[in-house]
Amino acid sequence: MDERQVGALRFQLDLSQPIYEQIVEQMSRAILRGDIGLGEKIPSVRELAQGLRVTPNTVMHAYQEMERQGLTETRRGQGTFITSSRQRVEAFRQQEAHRVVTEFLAKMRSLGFTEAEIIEQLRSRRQEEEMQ
Amino acid sequence: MDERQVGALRFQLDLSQPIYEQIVEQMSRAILRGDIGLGEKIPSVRELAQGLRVTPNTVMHAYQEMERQGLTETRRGQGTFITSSRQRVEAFRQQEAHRVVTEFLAKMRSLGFTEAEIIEQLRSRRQEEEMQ
DNA sequence: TGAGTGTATGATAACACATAATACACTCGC
DNA sequence: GCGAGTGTATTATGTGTTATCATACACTCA
Repeated sequence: MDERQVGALRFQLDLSQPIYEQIVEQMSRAILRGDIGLGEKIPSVRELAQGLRVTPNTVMHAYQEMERQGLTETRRGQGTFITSSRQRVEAFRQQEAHRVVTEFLAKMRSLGFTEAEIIEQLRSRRQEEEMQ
Repeated sequence: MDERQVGALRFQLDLSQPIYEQIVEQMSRAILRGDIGLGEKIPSVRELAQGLRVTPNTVMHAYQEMERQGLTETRRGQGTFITSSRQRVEAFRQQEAHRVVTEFLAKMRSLGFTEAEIIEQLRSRRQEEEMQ
């Protein structure tokens, strides 16, 4: 759980997953939570790389992935910015939800659970967690 | 979608994922569905390797993983067998379900969905699919 | 004993990921 | 225009995972 702060952003990196994917995921979350406002500039490739003690190439990889998903816009010579389109962010959120739900349903079905049982699993899980 | 039949088992292998993981997953599913009975012998390492046109090492990797999960028992010189304990199979199913649900909830929460919204997503998805 | 099992090892290759170093192109304020 | 700060590209190197190929060993059973 190596935790590092860069500007207003906090990152937790580990070795369980590619670093560039962790950057994308945690940055996306920050955008969805509103920790970074629409149209705001995010740290430069070199700045974030230094802050995370990681190669600029790795940050670049993450930034290109975010742009591909429509979350950011890069302006050569100026920097990388969160998209100023609220619709794009919402589209991303819906698209991700769709993907996650599809994956989840496929896995649960292959384990032999019916729709009703799947929802029941979720309900009982919620109760378990409320116990604590 | 390279589909291959080995004895009573059907496998679909692709390059999107490690082969040994695909073998574990599809064999597990076959056990859960009851396509292979408890205590039954499964193809030998070499036999399955030949059937799937894959290296024996790869099949070995898959078989060792299944044994680690308590799904199979291997008897040196005799072969690999599905566990004859119904409880072990059920334990595996529950454990997998727990893991899948946990992962799913974490992802959906990180996308900013509440419990109610998550269940709503599942319901609306079911309706979408019934349309077809 | 021999055929069929699981198991182990070493060499090789391909690929993804990350690092390091360097260079180029663009933008903006001075 | 210059220089600092941007994104971007390239090359080389290293590491780990996955898979292949070949070979060998250990065990079981008819």
